[in-house]
Amino acid sequence: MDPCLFFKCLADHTRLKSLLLIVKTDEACVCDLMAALDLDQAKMSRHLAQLRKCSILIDERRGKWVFYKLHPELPQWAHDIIVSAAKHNDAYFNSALQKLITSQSASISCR
Amino acid sequence: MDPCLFFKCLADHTRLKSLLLIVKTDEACVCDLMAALDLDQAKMSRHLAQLRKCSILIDERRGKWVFYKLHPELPQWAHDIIVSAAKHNDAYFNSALQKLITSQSASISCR
DNA sequence: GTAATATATGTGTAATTTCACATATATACT
DNA sequence: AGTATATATGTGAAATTACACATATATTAC
Repeated sequence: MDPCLFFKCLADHTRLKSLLLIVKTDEACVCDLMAALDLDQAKMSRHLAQLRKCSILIDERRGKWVFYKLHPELPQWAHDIIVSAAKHNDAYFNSALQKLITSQSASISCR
Repeated sequence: MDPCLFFKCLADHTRLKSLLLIVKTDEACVCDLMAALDLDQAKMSRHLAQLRKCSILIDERRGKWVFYKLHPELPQWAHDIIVSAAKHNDAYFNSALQKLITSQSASISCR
């Protein structure tokens, strides 16, 4: 994992927030992330694809839905950085996190 | 400190390596960094200016030279991320670090 | 098979970032 | 004051990245 490439992946609001949301909730499907971040489908998918190509996330299809979670072989240092960023930047993504949790539990968007 | 802005600063080879070098050596002057990273003066100065504007580094002039070090009020989480990146990516910047140490101690470039 | 839903990607354009070269500023030395 | 050294920045061009819209694919339901 090239560290510069890794940081490039975190250097965008959509990707960074997606990562922080996913690390907080373990996994999330595309439609719930779209709802939480208020993004159109193509934009959401494009950024998730980039994180997947860089081996930061893995995807797993379950029926119609695709769920993303942290790559199990993400280097520890990279994992720790994402966790630490999530832990200390609550205000940055808390409102999106609330929307995500609501969406996930209340079956608003996809389930 | 906006986390996305912070990661943007790390998302470039010149800036990332400069930060890793500075965190390893406490401080460095522009000319030693130029030598270590084999960069022209304008490019080096431009990237350091960006890190300064984002309050990741501070500069201190001593005579003809300007030394850069980590900003003393850098948030702890941000500081830890830089330290951790330095600790676990030796191969990424070790050759530059050797050049920097040589340059700093052997007075090759500026002193 | 057809329709509907969820997700991915091709492609041209717009926005952003980086670079190169020139020039400016600050300090030291004589 | 004049010159040399170290660093910073203005500016236009080149490269990269993000976006929007259209279209493609996968799965499910009928």
